Amino acid sequence: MTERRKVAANTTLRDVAERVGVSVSAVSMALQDHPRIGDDTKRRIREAADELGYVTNSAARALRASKADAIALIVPNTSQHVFGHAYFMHVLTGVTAVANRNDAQVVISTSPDESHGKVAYDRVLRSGSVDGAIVTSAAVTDDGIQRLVADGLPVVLLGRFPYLPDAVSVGIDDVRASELATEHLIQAHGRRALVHLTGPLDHQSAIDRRDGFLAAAARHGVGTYIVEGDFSEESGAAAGPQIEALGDVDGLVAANDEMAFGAMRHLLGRGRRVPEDLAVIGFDDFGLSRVTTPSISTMHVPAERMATQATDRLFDLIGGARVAADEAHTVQPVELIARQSCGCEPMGRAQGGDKQ
Amino acid sequence: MTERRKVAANTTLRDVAERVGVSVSAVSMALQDHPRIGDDTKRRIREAADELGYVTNSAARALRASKADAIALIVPNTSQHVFGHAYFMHVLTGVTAVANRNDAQVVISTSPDESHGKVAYDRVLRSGSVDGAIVTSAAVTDDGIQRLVADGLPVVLLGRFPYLPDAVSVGIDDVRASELATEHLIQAHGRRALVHLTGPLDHQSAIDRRDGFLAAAARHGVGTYIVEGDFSEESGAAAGPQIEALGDVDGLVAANDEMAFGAMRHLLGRGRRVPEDLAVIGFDDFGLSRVTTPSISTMHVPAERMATQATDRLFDLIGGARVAADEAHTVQPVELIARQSCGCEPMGRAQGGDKQ
DNA sequence: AGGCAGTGCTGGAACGTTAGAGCAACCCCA
DNA sequence: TGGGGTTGCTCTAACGTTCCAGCACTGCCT
Repeated sequence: MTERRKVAANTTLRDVAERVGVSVSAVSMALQDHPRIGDDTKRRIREAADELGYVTNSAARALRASKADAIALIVPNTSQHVFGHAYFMHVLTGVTAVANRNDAQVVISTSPDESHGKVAYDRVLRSGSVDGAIVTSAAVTDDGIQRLVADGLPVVLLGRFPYLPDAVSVGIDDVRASELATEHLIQAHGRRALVHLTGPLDHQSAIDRRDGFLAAAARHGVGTYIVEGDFSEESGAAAGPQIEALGDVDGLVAANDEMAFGAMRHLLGRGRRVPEDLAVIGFDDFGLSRVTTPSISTMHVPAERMATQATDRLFDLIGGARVAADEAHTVQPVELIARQSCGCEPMGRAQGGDKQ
Repeated sequence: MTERRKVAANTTLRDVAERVGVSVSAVSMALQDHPRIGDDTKRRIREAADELGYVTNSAARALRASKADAIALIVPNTSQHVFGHAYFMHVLTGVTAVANRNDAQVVISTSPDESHGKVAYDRVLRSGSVDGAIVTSAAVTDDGIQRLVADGLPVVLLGRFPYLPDAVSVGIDDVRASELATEHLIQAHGRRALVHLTGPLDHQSAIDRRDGFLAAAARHGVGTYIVEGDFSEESGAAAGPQIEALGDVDGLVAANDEMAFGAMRHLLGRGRRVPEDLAVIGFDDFGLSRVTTPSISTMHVPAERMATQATDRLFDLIGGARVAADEAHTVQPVELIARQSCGCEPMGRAQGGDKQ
């Protein structure tokens, strides 16, 4: 009568069993729809469970079945940097969608600091609180992941990790994508002197995008300059004066949209015209590039689809699937989104009607 | 010798105990730095644990201690809608920061669909896989939360929930903030005929922002129009023609930045000048409003700080703190960010130098 | 009549951890 | 010399679940 006064001690299998008058095992089996339990008993058990508001204690289940029904989304970098990036939102959307479909929880695992970071995801995975992990934005030099993979834990990487050939990964071909962006400025817009604004060069994607730029420029015999940035809008703005100093450049290939925006905003403020004086193309298409004026042409990175596929593969791994060596790495296609900053789309009033 | 061949069966307390030659309990106590274990034994145990790569099995610990060392971040709406919003990123940043500080994991809990949603967070909380929850963006009509709160489970709400007076919540004063925005257009810019673009009116914040707009307008005797939107950029664009038809309006107060942007982009495309013909002010300041041209004046909502405080309060609750009735609700201050769309900041080139 | 295959349940052990009770051994002071 | 306190461990019983082995009972075939 005076039940659930404060923090209603959770109802367990035993409570249900007593109510129905069967054993605990019978209740457990009934709730799993085991064939060896009679239909009538099952019905009575399910009714009682509903009435008492029974919910399986996930810790006990995890302990017994050594299955947590949860996956981790691991972000080794500091949360400031990555969450600030719209990339993460797309990834999270993809991961949760697939996790939901598999009735699994998603645990977000960030490392407070770089040094403690190594041990952070190590602990999560080995503590048995998750069945596997998606690892995103890992620093190039991280060896902890290698160990996890070598120990046979289900791990899928998001991005390209040439130094981890055995790990399952889902990424894009950054080199080829950067070539396409560069060639677009050269071939579609006739630009002959290009500057590339790089990301931090300890990130594989930054390296690859630079290499793609250089390869395409070399192939077509156009002039090249390199300015180093760090993927932030500020670093793009900071690169502005350096680009101004390069009198003859007529095209900018930025390693992401934020830097493109930072540089563009600076140069527009100094009276340079985009795209007339300087054609600009960015990279990522995570939202920013669509809403600026001029809108920024870019290489669309299908982050959500990458996350979806990575998570699908993770559940395959958890399910016990073995991956052939030549199937370890999946590459998603990228797409050139031509907007105003390269000159493909006219400036001015007519942009109201475009659809997604 | 042939250890850890495949999925190295995780090392347990027992493995460490056998290695050192003590009992399992001794190892458990040593790792918790219990005073009744000798210093030398502790040292030997810790060394062995390190060597064997021992990590506490969190399921077993959770089962035994009925403490999961994890909190849930619950997003009842469909993931599409909410993750698409930069709001969530700020919230996640705040929540993970505090969770890290408390050595707790963060579980993201989204409901695949609206109907199934109710049971979703109910299950998460009652299954014992988390110690408490932050609930964000809950629909106004949700009664499941009421039950959780009534059952004494640690729950903190993000936003204002006037129909849940007992629940602990952290929010802003949307009415007052909307009044401030509206008064800014009236007093600082002399606007006399205002249109308000609302959010979905089953959300408390949308209701409050509309009410604040109406109150301020009435107080200053300016004309008002209401156009209903749903917080999306598309609904802002769709409201564009309706606003055009309202010939005499000279100010737009949008319930968020995305709608302000949608409407503004449409109207700019039709030859209307912002801010000259129409002063625009938005709401949120989650990123978009800073990067558009013209940049959008807005009410800054300190989402990350709200999340930080909510999570702090959650851990207080988990720690057993009782909350006095008059301390249940915390209100964070909002701030007017005056940019170009209302006329405060000049248009054109000079915006390169602004800092965060 | 005996065996034998189902059917429908019960009993009990195990998962890895924690914590309270218990117990030797020691030291100190009366 | 013996009682009382401290130190440093061990033993054991949980926590709630799952699952295998067992067991009684029915029905059927030979």
